[in-house]
Amino acid sequence: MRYWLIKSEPSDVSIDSLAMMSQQTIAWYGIRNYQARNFMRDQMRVGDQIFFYHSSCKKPGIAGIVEVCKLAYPDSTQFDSSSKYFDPKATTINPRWFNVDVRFVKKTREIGIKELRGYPDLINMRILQVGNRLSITPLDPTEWKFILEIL
DNA sequence: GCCAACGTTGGC
DNA sequence: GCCAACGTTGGC
Repeated sequence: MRYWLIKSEPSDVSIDSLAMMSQQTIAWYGIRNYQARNFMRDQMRVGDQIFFYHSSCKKPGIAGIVEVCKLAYPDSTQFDSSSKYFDPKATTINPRWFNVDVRFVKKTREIGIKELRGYPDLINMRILQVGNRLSITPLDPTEWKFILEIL
């Protein structure tokens, strides 16, 4: 079992909008960064636990918990020429992008980035490093545990 | 809206 | 394979 943090712009998908979706589940499509893709494709397993982070918004920070509910499979939007995620170099034989499905687990209190930065235990979190833009990052089990305890 | 940091692209 | 230019991310 691994732990992760995924970012989402709440104007796109928020923890509340995920909770209202059918099955409270969404395909985590549109990831177009190789490192993030590799995390999903090669390392995420059903049951992995994920902090859901709101980015590019009024109050950036952790807002909930979700979990992997389906292993990675080709991201269908790469084949859809009307999608903004369309990739002309991707083929069904040789897909380039993958996504897992994630399911709502629960809302948490909002832990803002400023608060996160205040904990020495979290100093190595990828999300807190200067210039970090990865939308999917692994979380140390100790980091996961620490955050659970301050919820 | 600014801007630093980063990933990707493409000419050479 | 280098690297400048460009586009994007995301906190502030």
